[in-house]
Amino acid sequence: MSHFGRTGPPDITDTYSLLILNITFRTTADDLFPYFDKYGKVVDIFIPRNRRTGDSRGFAFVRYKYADEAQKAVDRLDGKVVDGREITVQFAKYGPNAERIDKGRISESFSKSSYRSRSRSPRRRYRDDYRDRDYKRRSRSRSFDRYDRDRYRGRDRDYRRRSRSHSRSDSPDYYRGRGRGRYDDERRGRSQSRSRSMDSASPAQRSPTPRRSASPHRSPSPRSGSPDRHSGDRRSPTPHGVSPADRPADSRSQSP
DNA sequence: GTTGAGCGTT
Repeated sequence: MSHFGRTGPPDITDTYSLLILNITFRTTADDLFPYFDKYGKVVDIFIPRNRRTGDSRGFAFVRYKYADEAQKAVDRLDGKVVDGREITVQFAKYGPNAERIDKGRISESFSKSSYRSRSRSPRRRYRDDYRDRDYKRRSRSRSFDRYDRDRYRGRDRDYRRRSRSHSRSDSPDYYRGRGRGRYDDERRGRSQSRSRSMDSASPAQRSPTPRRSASPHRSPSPRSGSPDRHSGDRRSPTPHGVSPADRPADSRSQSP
């Protein structure tokens, strides 16, 4: 059974869900199966992962058919070292639909009747949130920090370069309005007012006002040394290119 | 290649 959770929720009726925390990011359902299967009838194992990257989020759900077996698994596997990490096994407090469940027991009654029992507790679902609290207290500039290391992490520098040569298809704006699921909904909702100021400031720095300078901080200045010579020769960095003709974009205001 | 509080998909 290697397709746990891939075919969707099988039969969640009268099953007992266990929440497995602290598992490694590479632990799969197959890895957990032998551990939990030893203590009872495992109906299904599901490991939520990031839809964009497909990475494990660090926890899993194991559904047992009987409560006593689930309880035993909690007692026996809680604190067990799996894949080199101590896992935490406990009964799930919420159901697949985020409804509150009792002792990890899932039944149709709970899925329909007690559904509205919750929705009052906006729990966090993403690591962005837990990190957010850390970055929140130190500075409010986390608005962009979060994007840098959470959404793009180290790849942001890539999309920046590529977006120039390729097209807007690689720009973050494209993703935000295209292939974004409900995950980004919540984060986008609260940054709505803030994102506006960011959107108008970010592109304003790179696109308009090109007359400022080509690269003020880079300043090739090849005269000091001669590292660019071999590459500069073929590029013919002749000063004649500095003429106004080089900047047609300045036609709107080249001499204020 | 990294990370580490928490509650889930066809």
